[in-house]
Amino acid sequence: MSEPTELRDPPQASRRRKPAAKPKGRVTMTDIARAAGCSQATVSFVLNNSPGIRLSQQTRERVIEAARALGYSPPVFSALRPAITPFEGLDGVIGFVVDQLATSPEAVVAIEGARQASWNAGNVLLVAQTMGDAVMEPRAVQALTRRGISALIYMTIFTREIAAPDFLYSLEIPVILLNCYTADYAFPAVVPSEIAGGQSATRHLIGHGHRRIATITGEPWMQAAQDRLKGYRRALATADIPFDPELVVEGDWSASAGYAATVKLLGLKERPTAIFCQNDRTAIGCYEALKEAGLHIPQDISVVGYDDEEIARHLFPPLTTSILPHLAMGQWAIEQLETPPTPGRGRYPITKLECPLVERESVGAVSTQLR
Amino acid sequence: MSEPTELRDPPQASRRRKPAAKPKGRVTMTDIARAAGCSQATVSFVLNNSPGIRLSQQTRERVIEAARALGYSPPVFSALRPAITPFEGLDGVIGFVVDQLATSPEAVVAIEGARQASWNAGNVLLVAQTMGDAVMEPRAVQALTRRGISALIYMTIFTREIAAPDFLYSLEIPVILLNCYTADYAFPAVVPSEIAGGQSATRHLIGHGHRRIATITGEPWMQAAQDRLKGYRRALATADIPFDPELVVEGDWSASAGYAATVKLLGLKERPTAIFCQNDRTAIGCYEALKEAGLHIPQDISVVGYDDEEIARHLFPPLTTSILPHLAMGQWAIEQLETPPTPGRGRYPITKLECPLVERESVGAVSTQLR
DNA sequence: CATCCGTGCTAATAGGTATTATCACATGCG
DNA sequence: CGCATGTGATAATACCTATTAGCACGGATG
Repeated sequence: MSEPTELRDPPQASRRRKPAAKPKGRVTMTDIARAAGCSQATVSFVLNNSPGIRLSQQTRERVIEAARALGYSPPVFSALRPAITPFEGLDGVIGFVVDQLATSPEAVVAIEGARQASWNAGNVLLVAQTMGDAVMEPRAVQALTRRGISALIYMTIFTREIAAPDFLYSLEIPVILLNCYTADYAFPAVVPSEIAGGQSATRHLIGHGHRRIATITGEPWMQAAQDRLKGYRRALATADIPFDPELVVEGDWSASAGYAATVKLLGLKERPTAIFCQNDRTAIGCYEALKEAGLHIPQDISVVGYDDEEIARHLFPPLTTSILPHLAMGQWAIEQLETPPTPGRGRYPITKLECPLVERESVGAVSTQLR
Repeated sequence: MSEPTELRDPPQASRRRKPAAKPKGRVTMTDIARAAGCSQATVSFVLNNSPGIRLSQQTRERVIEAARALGYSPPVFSALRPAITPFEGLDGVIGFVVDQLATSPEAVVAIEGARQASWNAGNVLLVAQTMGDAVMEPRAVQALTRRGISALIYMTIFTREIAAPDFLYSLEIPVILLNCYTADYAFPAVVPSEIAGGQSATRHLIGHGHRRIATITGEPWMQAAQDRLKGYRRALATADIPFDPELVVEGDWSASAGYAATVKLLGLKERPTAIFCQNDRTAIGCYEALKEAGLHIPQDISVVGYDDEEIARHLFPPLTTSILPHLAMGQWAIEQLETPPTPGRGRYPITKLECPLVERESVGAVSTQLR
């Protein structure tokens, strides 16, 4: 039994195991054990909650403490694997993290876009919610990254600039931002072109002969509200129509605010001939107020909305509105992954996708009215 | 250098490596190597696509072939971990698989319910879609199970009996069926109580004095349509109202079918005083036809819907309808995971959750009409 | 006082994967 | 022919984690 050892001796001469400290990247159970002053086995027991093992609460806590402090994570072998391995069933999994899923349909639409785009390549999409919770968000992301995903799409339900959580920067996979962006342009990002959307909605009204066009805004601190208003002003300026502050009423995206704002607008000595409601809910309230005032849409007054919510097509008359391009945004995000294999993480411009106007029957020519 | 060896000798005496065949459950790289006629190292190189390693295409293929044949999957340490570990970031991850996410809001609502219930325990929900695709479904499920989830919720968008995919049976984690069930009752399952829902909707109309109550069904092959109709008949029977086949018109869940069916009902020599539309879309068409006929809701005729879609509250008048309990179903599913730790996979009864009626303004007393 | 446990942990080891240092073997070259 | 050289694998080993078999020790017991 001793001869075989000899056989391997010459190669062993060149071996130099563990030259000194081993500042390896990963934190191992042994590290935790050292920090907690116990054995690796104990660490294993604690972290796995192994049944039938009795440990003092004290020790458990010390281990967990140390594990947290050192940032232990269990080994995952596939973390860095490319999206498509030659191995069926190990295909790429793309993580999709969103703050809220249920509050509005946009998230689902974006996911659907991403799914469609992923489908061809055989990639699977895993969706996690963070609820904007500072505790749960890292957990949700870790639940994905630890399990080995090949890319991460990070979406917010409201369009806005975000301070990207630190962990986004330390991921070693491509990250795409959807409906949000960071100030440092560190990630590819895509958002709706709200300015262009507000502009084309307004231009649509101008094209129908309207000159006195009111708008009911959303909550002014929201990016979308600011941009849609900006687009409104831009369209007016382009058509050489002077901006009249009286025609801008602040709403809060709600139907009741839309109602109130419309009542206010109708009280003006010179009434608008068209109202650009900056979202569809506002338009619902607006419809209500107009009907109460005995005005007919679109004969007496025209209305456009924004967002193309399900209800827009069921209003009477069906509402002309702008489609949020979340489907396209989801597709775009996946396409980004397919084209360049993460080109040295430089600065990425923010991509904006158009909000196409869908014409229904709430806009009429101004001809029938006094011009 | 030789003394230390001595130090370890006594324990070594007790070593008996690989006593014989080791039919362990998992397929290891060594198994693949044996099958492919190469070394474990080569297998590792191939499966990891290690850069800087040159291997013949032939060998690569042989390895992949063998790996597929044996059903290799990379090691995952957390696969059997309990839902709640003491370790932040290692918390339980619950998989939620649904065939379709975007087509209707129910899936999102159920996910929301599951999320709420998971949240307290700090569990993360990962959602995957299958699109009912026989190829993608296993992949989607594997994307979850391979990565170590502590439970799986399997949902279908339509309530129905399913032939559970084989892989559901071979999972070693709890599986809950949501909005579907298997004939063998192998998994805990929860569905809406559509019969009770149809019954209480009808009873609601009866309670308002209606005796001549029509119903417009959904597509008759769907379980939900059959059950809602069953509930309708049961309510009539309970109130000793004879069932009149003339008052049952087949629809297909669509508004246009609702419109056509209503027209047909209005053509009856003895008109119904109330219509139970078996979903809200049908009710939309129904409203349309009634208004065209000059009838007022609820003065002249009452209408109830089903599903409580968003639009129901925006109709005029707002529609009385039944709420699908998907939120509760999602919560229920999670609660099942928390209570019994998989009690020996026996036969589970199908749990049915109530569809509560939400009363709005589309139902009136029959008093004003000829009785 | 010796014994006998339960308790709380650890040593040792089994069983996996990743990686490094070679190695056998054609193949071309002088 | 003798030798470098590139190619396609492998052996041996480094490093992980999980698990089994005890070990030390304090307190109850006889």
